[in-house]
Amino acid sequence: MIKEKRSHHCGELGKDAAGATVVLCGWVSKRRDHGGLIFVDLRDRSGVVQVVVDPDTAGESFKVAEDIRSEYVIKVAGEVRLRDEATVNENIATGMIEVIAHDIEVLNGAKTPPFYIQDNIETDENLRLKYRYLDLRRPEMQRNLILRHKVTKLMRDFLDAKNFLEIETPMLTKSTPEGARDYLVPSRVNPGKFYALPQSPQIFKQLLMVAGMERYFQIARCFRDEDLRADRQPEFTQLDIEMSFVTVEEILEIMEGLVAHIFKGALGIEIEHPFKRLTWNEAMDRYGSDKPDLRFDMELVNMCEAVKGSNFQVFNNILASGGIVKAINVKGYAGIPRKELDGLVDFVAIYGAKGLAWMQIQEDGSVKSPIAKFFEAEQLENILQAGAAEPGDLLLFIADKPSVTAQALGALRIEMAKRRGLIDPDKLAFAWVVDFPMFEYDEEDKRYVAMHHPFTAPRDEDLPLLVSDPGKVYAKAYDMVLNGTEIGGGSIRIHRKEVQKQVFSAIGLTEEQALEKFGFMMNAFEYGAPPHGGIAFGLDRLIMIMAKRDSIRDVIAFPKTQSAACIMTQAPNDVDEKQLRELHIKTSLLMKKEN
RNA sequence: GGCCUGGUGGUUCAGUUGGUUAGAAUGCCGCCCUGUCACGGCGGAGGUCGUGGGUUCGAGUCCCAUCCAGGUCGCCA
Repeated sequence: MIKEKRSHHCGELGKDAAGATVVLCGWVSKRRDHGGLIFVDLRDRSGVVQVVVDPDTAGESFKVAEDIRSEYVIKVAGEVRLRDEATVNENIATGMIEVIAHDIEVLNGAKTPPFYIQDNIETDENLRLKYRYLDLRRPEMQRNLILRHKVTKLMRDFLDAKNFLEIETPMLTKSTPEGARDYLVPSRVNPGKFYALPQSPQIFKQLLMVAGMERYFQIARCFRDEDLRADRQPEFTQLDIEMSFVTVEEILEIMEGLVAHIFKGALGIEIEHPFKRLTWNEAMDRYGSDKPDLRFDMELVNMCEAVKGSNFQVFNNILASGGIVKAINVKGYAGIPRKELDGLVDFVAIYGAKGLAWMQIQEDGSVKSPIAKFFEAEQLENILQAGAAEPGDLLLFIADKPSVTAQALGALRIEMAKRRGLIDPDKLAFAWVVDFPMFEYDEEDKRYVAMHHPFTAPRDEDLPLLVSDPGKVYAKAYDMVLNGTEIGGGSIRIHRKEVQKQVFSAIGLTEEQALEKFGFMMNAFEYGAPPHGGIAFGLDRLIMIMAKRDSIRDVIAFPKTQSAACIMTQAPNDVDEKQLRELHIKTSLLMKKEN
């Protein structure tokens, strides 16, 4: 047994440690047994160091080293030695030194792990999640969680320095089925009643403003019972912020400072700000998205004028029925294979586009296109000019109702940029999208719904329209966008009861319903609610981008699968009937069993 | 809920128009090896082909159903 305490971490040993006596603890990353000499790569959170086990110096411990295997937990006492020039390993940070073992103690054995504990493994994610504690032992996963820690620390430091208070809000709260589905929690002491887990601390943070806290933040867990995606988990974390007596400008400015502070502190990257600002209308018009990826151009071009009056009935009919024709210019890709073009038709169909038209501009300037014959020479010229198309370019057209055109062509823009290698993975393109519409019309429910949430303040100049024409009202809402991902969103909130009532009414809530759901909030507005506004950042998404990962699962310690399950713990699971009885719950599955 | 991709030794994959004993790499186990760091050499073990049906003389391969994982559309105030 080694009596001395752990003295160093593996990865921190450098040249200056040469000659030092050290005690290390960690996991066996690799053992190379040469018969009379054994090398052990010892790994802890800080990194890896080579331990040399020589019978001359290790004595009895040589036998111990012969039996250790991958992922055994061991303690090593020994001496740090500079390596001979010939045996330096350039590939690891501690490669210029090694530890000559004097004593080795096995703290715990380990079964052979189901996958390699190293970076860049190609293993089924199912398996990684089942053995998440092993997956998290891999250096890249440790780096991701360390980065996450650093970022939240930087957030706290920055906000603390700006006089924000970190305040916790309840996890057991009130269900307000507007927006996403709630996770419900049955109440044992209130039979038949349920709490909801918060979709966000929205209402509480506003009440904290009424309470005079002035500046609040929280790194808050949020829950939404909706289908999952690569960037969506049923529980996720947001940096939630709210401030009193602020304008949109002030909020955007402080948040730019926050983001710059984080990138500088965690990655050493200087972020230029203020960020580019686009109105929602502009973003939709130029990029077909409210979260445009500005790392490349390929903007959407409105072709309505240029194609007007042609013999192409498809375009004419769409224009006549209120639709629009737009195009993107994929520079230098006139040579696209026919098969790929056909594939693009299927691609845009996913977004509801009924078709895709194209023009390949040949090197001699002529246009190769199935629809070219419907246009006069002059019209063709106008189209090419509108699209700034030169020989070698490819124009892709979508004609549909405005929403479908934007969505399909916006998605196509990103897809073509990926295929053409136009996206610089090292670039960070920040932007604000501002002036969102207040409402969007829900065709299914035949009513307006809040685009952001119903506590968002309308622009002052649009207040008169709130009752008469809600569809034309714009909001004091803003999203922070990074590389085509919405990483944060917020708004100035309503702080007057009358305006709040009008918004509830616009989204079809009766006065009774509004009172029942949000009465406590409207009451609060009557007791001196200050003007306020705020924002929430999706922490997982932000870290994902900073860590250059494609899925937020890689920056969450214990994420859930696409079916919202935890493979490791087997949650969600069946519960005892006794538990259900105590909660006054009878499931339909249980009732089936009884019948 | 829809569409797409995948599921074959521990792991990553290959597997022909359906046809002998389902292969490879790596890992694992044993023996040998004192300067390796993807150590090397020799030998060995290891497979309900996701699950359940069906077609067939015969199914990893074809059909149906179903489960799991991933991507995506809808959904996500």
